[in-house]
Amino acid sequence: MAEGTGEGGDHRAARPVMADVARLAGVSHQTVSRVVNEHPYVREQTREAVLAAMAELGYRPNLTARALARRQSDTIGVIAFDTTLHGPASTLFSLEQAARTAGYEVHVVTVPDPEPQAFADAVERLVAQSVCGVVVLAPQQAAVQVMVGLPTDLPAVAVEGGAAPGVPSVVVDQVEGARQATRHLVELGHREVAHVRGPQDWIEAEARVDGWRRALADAGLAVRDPLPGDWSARSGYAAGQALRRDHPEVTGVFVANDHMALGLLRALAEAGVDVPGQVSVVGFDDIAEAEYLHPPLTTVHQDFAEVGRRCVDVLLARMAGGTAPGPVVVPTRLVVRTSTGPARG
Amino acid sequence: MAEGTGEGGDHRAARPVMADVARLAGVSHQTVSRVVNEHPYVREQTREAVLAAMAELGYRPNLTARALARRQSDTIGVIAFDTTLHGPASTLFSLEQAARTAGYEVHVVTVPDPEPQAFADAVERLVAQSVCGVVVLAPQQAAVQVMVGLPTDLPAVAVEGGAAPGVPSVVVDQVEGARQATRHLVELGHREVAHVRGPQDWIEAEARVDGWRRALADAGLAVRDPLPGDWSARSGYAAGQALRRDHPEVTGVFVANDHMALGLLRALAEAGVDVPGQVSVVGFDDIAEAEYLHPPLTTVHQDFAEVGRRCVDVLLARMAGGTAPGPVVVPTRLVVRTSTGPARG
DNA sequence: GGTGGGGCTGTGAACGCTAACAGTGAGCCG
DNA sequence: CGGCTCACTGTTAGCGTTCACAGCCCCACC
Repeated sequence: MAEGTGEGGDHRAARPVMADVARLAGVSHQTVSRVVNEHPYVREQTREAVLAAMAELGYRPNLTARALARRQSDTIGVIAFDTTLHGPASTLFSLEQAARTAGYEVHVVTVPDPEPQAFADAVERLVAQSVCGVVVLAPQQAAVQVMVGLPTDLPAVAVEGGAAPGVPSVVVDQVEGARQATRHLVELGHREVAHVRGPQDWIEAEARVDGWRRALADAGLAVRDPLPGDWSARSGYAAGQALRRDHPEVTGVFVANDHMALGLLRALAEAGVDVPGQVSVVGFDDIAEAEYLHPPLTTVHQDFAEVGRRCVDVLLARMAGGTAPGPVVVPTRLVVRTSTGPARG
Repeated sequence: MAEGTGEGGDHRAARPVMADVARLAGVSHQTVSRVVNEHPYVREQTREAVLAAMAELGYRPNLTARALARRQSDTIGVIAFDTTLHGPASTLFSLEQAARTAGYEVHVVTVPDPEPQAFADAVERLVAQSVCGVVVLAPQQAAVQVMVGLPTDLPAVAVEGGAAPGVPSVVVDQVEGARQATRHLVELGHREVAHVRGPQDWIEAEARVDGWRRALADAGLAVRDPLPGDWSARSGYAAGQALRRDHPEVTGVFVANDHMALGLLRALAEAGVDVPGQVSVVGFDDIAEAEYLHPPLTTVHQDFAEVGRRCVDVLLARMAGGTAPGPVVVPTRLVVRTSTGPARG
């Protein structure tokens, strides 16, 4: 009876649903569901009939209906701040790929201002979408408060930010990276090593300051106040000018990211300062352009692709009921190019 | 019979649903729905009672259920290629903000390889999510084929790519931008103007080649073969070396993006070529760092934020049933800095 | 040859919402 | 004063899945 009825209209532009497949295969919709979800207890012969029917109709399950019935979608929510920045953009990119490979969709919500309220709204929106987990890709202090306020039954993972109690995290080892960079300068003989830091409420900026301080302390060197910066080349340029004007004794600079280093390099060049002859410069990030700056920039490489992948790993483990392991730490790697050289004297 | 049963447990950690609000407010769930959706024909007094009940329970509508009932979610799907690149990242960022302001969520699917099949899969996944519209943010030729194969009832808009028949598009005026850049060089007296192009199958790369050609033709100058590039600083560096080696007569170079220009600048510096003294260089994109390159780069500014916003505008108009207007063209703006100067002679 | 238990399948009822339709009063007109 | 409209509200039936619960059949077992 399946042949003539039902589709009588002949104008089937609409997507076929489970019931259509069931009718064609001569089984119940539930059996189709079982085949789709790879439940055991489906006879091989039946399975093939259903598969054939699905193929013939071009059936694709309606994920919305599935999400409603399951009360959960196979979607990972991501709360991010500025996805234009190198780190977040790269992380997000690899995270999305890893998530898809694991069978999940990714839903990104960007937060224009790093205010707790804005983050809370973002969480609400993701929850309303029935996401099965959340990745908070917001590197500010403000984001940490949100993590603790997260629904406890919602698996979450913090990235590139501070770890909230009970929330697993994936981070690049900022402190160690900053130490590597600073130690490199110290080992080249630099005694006056300045730092151009990132914005105040960024956790990573703080960690890099910390690593720089520790490396100097380890070497018994004086720690000066870091110069302010906001990640932009412009602020690095300003820092470079300030450095020449106010701290001519400095021969080594650890800059908290490559873009600022780029600006600083420019300011030094304008001031007629030779790099690395008079001043050595180390950056952080290892952006693709670092190798082609003037001079090629010594910097600390961050493996954002790895961060994105580990994120998904951790979240999936959490969703499977695993307890939060200690923070997953992705190591950094110092890439020595020619913006650093031995201190004169 | 509804009062005693059901919630007896007292342990309501679960999210309240429409029926809970209805019960508390003493109305039917449908009235709650009307209030949520701002239908007319709800008495002000009733409205307030419902609103109060919603606030008390902390009710938030389940978007999945809504999507299922409406057979459409308030979600815009975005198919993108490499969201790490400056253009796509910036566009995506502003697009997301604009979409949220308009009450829409954004669902991004990145496509690792620019193959038609991969694009088609991405479309399938978005359709399975019942997205209400699709933005194709893929600048390759391969993406165009996908546009034509899109379900006709699914509003779509192409960005930064080629326009498929019937699909509205938002584009930056690449040809005009390239002309501005090239004309600028010509007006400075350069007669031998080279071009470092972007990858072969990128529509924008082709358009920039085109603009460069036209400007040269307009000026009655010879058109040489463009040098190959892949957007990366590395390829720009290689192009710079090739230029010195094979085309020493060239005094003006229009490079298809700023990152390649950065590499090219580096190659010229290494070869002892003064910019702009001996060679003038113009880039494209106006990345934040352009102003701080060595020397500050003359380039063509693209307003990606505007592109993202217009995208949402066009898609919303399309969803409202509007016909596709001609392509929305966002103008470029030449930003003259110091990497360009008068030709000697 | 009843009985029990797997393998396999079907039936209803959710999931939380919207759409369509059917009321219900009040006000107005002829 | 019957009937009409208009403002407002409730009832019912989906949307396309999954879940819980039966069933059925067949084979092994006593």
